[in-house]
Amino acid sequence: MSSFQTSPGTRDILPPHAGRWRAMVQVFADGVESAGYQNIIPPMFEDLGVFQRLGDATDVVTKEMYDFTDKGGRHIALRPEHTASVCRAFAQHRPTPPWKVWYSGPNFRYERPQAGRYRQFDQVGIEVLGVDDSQLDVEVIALGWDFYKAIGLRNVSLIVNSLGDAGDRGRYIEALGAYFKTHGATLSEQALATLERNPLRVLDSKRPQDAAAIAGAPTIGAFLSTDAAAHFAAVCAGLDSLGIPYEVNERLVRGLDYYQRTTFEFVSGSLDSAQNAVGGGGRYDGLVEDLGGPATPGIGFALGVDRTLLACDAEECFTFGFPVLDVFVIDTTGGSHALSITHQLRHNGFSADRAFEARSMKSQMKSADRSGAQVAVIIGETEAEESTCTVRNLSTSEQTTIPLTELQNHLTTVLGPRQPRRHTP
RNA sequence: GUGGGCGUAGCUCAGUUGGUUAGAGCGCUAGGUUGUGGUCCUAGAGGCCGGGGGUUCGAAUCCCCUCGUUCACCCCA
Repeated sequence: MSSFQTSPGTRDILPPHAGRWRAMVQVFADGVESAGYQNIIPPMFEDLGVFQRLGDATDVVTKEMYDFTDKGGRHIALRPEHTASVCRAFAQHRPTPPWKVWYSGPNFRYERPQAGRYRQFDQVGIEVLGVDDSQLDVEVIALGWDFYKAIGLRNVSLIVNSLGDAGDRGRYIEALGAYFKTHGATLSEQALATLERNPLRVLDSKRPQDAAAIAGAPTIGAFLSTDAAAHFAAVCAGLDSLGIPYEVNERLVRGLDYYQRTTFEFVSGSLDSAQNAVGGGGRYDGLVEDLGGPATPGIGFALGVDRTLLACDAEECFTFGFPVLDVFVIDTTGGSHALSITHQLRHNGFSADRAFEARSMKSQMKSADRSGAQVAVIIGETEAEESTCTVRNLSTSEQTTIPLTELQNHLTTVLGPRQPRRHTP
């Protein structure tokens, strides 16, 4: 047992898992960049105030913020999500709308760790600022949907809802509060406490005790303004036209208070745990203004990388092979030949590795086997004296001895051509 | 923040009503094979039995505290 280990809710992503992780982010990046989104890398911490705009009735703000005072006396918080930072960046730099960006990186929330829930967790996501068109809502949802398809997940369902405009939302919350106050007798203590802070959130309760009261609660649909209802209908029609299956759930409220109009969530049916939402998002038309920018509509989503990988484990998809190495160089004469040959091979575009510490032939062969290399290049006493090398195919065990000067050509024949490595893009 | 489960080798786990020097499999290293991997055989390395305190002649084992971990509530990705 070592003296130090990772802090609660954090972990090391070790190889080979980290390679799979990076591959998943790459699939996401390829998908959204082909739709015109460009990468943004906001800082991992900001002034606490940036995140307080997420709503003071959200737990993310009131009890999960990873905040501290820095040496300059600033009240700083590690970001709990990316959306607020992206909106702050928009308000600060005023890029020309529409601004379509994507991101990937860690977020921090001080919570008790649980299945699929960490204090440092990674998300990938997109945000679009400056466009009010319902067709954009469809595009955004479709890009999330396509990502899950691209990595091979089959058991993901899409849930959509509309929370209406700010006014609709306010009237609905009022009606909801009034309803729960008259039906409060059956509600749990926790739900009653939630009711005080934000009646919407009561709909999220998973306690069986609350189910009856929630089932009878008024739904948002009747409170939508004509505009909001038309917007939502257009979004649903757009999804239909693209053949993306979805389910309208008027109980879907989501946790951040800034959402208006379209909201959606991707739920994995393959995750047994309580945390089965692998992604979610929606419109947040007032957020940029709250952060001191011009009134700007916005929409986006964030997908949990950790949870998505858990879902992939459950569905046995997006597995990965060992990284394949072209050549493993074995040198039983002390290692200097391995040093120069691997150097040369790498410069010519072959991937190559070797063993160190002058191990035995047998030991080096084992390392070659474990490395996944396709061929072993062997330099023993005989080869060293004759300036030759033995090339062994590690899957067929066939081997031939050739002059060292022929090595590049031989490998090109056996493995195919490689591009010499360049140092500039 | 609240509640339940679990902490023994790098990993997965045995360890009887408390009883001598704490085990297995996998992995790792070396040898069997004086230049050749994936199978097989042999050997070796590797443990403050999470930490602290207590009960006892004696604790991995029983009790208390603590830390970690895990699941759930809460909430969320």
